[in-house]
Amino acid sequence: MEPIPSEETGLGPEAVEAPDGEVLGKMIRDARKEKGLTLEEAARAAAIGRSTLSKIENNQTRPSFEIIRRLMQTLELETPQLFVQSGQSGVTGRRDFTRTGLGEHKETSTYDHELLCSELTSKRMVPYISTIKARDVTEFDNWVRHQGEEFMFVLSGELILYTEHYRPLRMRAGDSVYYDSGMGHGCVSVSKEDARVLWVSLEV
Amino acid sequence: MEPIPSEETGLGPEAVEAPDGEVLGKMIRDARKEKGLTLEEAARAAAIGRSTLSKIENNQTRPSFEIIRRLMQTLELETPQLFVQSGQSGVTGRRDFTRTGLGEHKETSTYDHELLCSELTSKRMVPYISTIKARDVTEFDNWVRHQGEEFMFVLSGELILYTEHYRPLRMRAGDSVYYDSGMGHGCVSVSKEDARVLWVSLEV
DNA sequence: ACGTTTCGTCTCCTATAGGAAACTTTTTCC
DNA sequence: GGAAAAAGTTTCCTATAGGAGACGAAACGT
Repeated sequence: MEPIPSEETGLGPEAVEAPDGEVLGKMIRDARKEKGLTLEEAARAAAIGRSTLSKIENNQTRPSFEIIRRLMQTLELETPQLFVQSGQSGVTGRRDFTRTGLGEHKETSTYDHELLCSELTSKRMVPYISTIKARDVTEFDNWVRHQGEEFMFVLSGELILYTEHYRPLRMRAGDSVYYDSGMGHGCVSVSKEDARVLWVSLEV
Repeated sequence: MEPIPSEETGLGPEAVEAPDGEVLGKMIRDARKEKGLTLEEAARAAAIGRSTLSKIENNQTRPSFEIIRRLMQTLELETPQLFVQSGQSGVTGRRDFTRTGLGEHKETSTYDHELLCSELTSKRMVPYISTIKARDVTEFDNWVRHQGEEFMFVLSGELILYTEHYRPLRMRAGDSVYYDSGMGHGCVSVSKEDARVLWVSLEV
């Protein structure tokens, strides 16, 4: 635990991005150990050579994306886990007392995510606010899915939450849902304005 | 818990996983176009060769993870966008899909808690809204403390969050904090009105 | 139409990723 | 403790990733 340098900021910048070689290697090794696999077993499962895996874990190579992809599948390391990592600033210690507004901001065509904390490695939950852009489309073709649980709270606007196993749910400011995020889900704003949603996500 | 009758979606199952080369290339090209960048510009920004980028987009190579990583940053293609892609089904899992408003209500002299889900056994996180009553007292003597992590988001009002290891933090609507709830903590409303706070708590 | 520029592809070469197997280290079991 | 087995590392070689620049193809202006 570490004191807040200043009420304002004090917390270094940090991005949600893919890890560099060193971090990547550690993560993969950890994930493999976690599953109790040997190099041999893991490599075989991922259809790669065990020497390759060794090198990756020890950061002695610059693996191809494809190789990493296979490892991710094998080790069930998925997106958030693998990619939600502090990028720069050797932020070592845990800093579990962070204030909002420092988070990364990233945008897709439909969503606009703002992370509500500055460092994720020491945290088990991931809080963020999404702005769901108002669209005409009510079409839906791209489920979001990630192992774990998720809590969602509508801050403003009005939207429809589509899920794989339940009927669409219309939600307004103040409404909330809790669901298994392994189930496909996704939102569409149905008001003129964009909808703002607070999510807290928990990896399995 | 209100199990909502499932409805046929007709949409294929899909998992969160890294895209294969072909999809990857398309995504990258789309992202680049989206930003209105030429190969030259994008490649330079990502510090890679433009021929390399061309090959990646056309799936004529098996790029290294590092290269993809740089492109992700440059094109602001991050996790969700890049990795949410079709794959196999992850059928399993609980279907805890509950809507708010069913929760219980409990009141103390300072707080007034409303649980945001109706059933807790199948959930690892506990979401609830607290109304923190406006008081004159700014004094603080008994910390709240419970093993785990906690996320807090101020919905309205203004308050001061006292913690054992950090200096008091003044918070307004829209502010949030994430902290180790094993550390003593507690809130005091400092506005005339009551403050409303959304908490998501995770037991260890 | 013709040069000129600008964007994307292709060619070529070098550095290196990835795998097989040799080698080393660690663990297990007498 | 020592032999055998298992886990991990390093070596070595080949296929190829990645970049520089050549080439091609549109999109300008004159």
